[in-house]
Amino acid sequence: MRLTRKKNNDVEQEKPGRKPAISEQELMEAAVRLVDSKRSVSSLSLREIAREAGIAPNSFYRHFRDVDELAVALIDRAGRGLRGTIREARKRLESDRGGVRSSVQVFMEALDDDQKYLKILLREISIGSDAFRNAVDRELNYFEEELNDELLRIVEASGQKIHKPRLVAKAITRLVFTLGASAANMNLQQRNDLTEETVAMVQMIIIGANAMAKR
Amino acid sequence: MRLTRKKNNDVEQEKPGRKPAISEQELMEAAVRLVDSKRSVSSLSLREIAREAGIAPNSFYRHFRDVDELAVALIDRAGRGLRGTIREARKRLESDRGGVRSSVQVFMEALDDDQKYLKILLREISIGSDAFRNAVDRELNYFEEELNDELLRIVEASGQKIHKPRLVAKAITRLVFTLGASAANMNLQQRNDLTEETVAMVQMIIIGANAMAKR
DNA sequence: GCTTACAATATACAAGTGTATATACACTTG
DNA sequence: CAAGTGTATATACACTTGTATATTGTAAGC
Repeated sequence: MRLTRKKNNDVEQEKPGRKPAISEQELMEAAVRLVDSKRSVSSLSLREIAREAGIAPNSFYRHFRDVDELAVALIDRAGRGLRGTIREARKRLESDRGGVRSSVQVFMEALDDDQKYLKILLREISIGSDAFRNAVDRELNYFEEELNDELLRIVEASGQKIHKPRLVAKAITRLVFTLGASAANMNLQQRNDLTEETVAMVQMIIIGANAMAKR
Repeated sequence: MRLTRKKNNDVEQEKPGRKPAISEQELMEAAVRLVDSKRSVSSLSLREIAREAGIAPNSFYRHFRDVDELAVALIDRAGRGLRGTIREARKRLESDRGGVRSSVQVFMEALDDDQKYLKILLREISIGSDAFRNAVDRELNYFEEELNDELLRIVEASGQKIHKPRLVAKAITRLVFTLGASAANMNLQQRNDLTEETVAMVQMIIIGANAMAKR
């Protein structure tokens, strides 16, 4: 493959040959335009993207080897935007009171950013049809409810207190499922490590909720 | 559409017509066989599944309207298995010492279950090409590191302590991204609610990590 | 045993896909 | 200006896809 990615040196070597009619940037933007709530980047076809960008299908190859490579470039791009978001969130964290809240807000607001790269990055995490997503959600909720019941039971039995058990259940559920998803392709050693990490995280949440109840 | 889903009444009405050569069960199993680390259920084509199951493409319609409907059925099926897992995890949770650990273990071990439905459910949460997943992972790690630095800075400045800051950063990162992903399609009100929830969860983790450091 | 009802198949089609090949174009360099 | 070079396009091919239509096969009911 021969990517002709733009380097950031101002001195541009003048080369023979026709000037590119389109940049990688523009191709990526064309792809972004095609991504909506139903479609993921990786479900786009090379031809679709070329059509949207107004170039011939084969011209696509001048810029990316295939759609996956474009998708990766999109994520990199999203990352660049994300870094700005992080910087802002860090600033907010310093100003201590309500730091967490306004940091989280920065993140959520970034979803509406003009160039919706972050939104795309996140969408790739949970795609599929509506019906499909709903089915998954249903299972998560079921898990959450069970966990909530159990937390209440334990708390009552032990005479302890717990802050917002519903939220505790939700946090643990999301965490366990996300980490579980990444465990799917791991070997035994890695998975054991991850299990230990998960356990520690869950304990943090529970102990935290406990501490908050005592205030 | 006319699904002929099996109902669980033992009295089966004898009907005229040829006996089904294949069940929904078998079709689902064929789909499962085709799902590997690279492919998601919803990326399978109707013809592929029919081929794998050894039936004519059109026969697929006798069982499901389309691939998405089969995918949903798969998730439902995964949910049934998951309930068994939850029941087991709840039992472990009761036996107090090490309850969290062995509950999490139950969950992780369910990934290797013979019928790998849970694995499929989780895989749908994070699909895409290898390169793509790596790109997303890179961004998550970057976020995590930044957060870690910030935590250390704050802790040092305030003279407090914190338990396993690295893990705290990881937990918060995964949580914020997962919840952020689900925020992508929400209206303002819903998103504000979610933001509040996220803030509370993050605080639980931080306070928990703080409490654990004081022991 | 004939009709009826349903399941499964075969054939076919239009639409879309990725990409190989060949050719036209625009630009620099000698 | 001619040669050379990188870019873009047009055409074409083999393939896959979802599904419409028509046909065949099989079991039950009268």
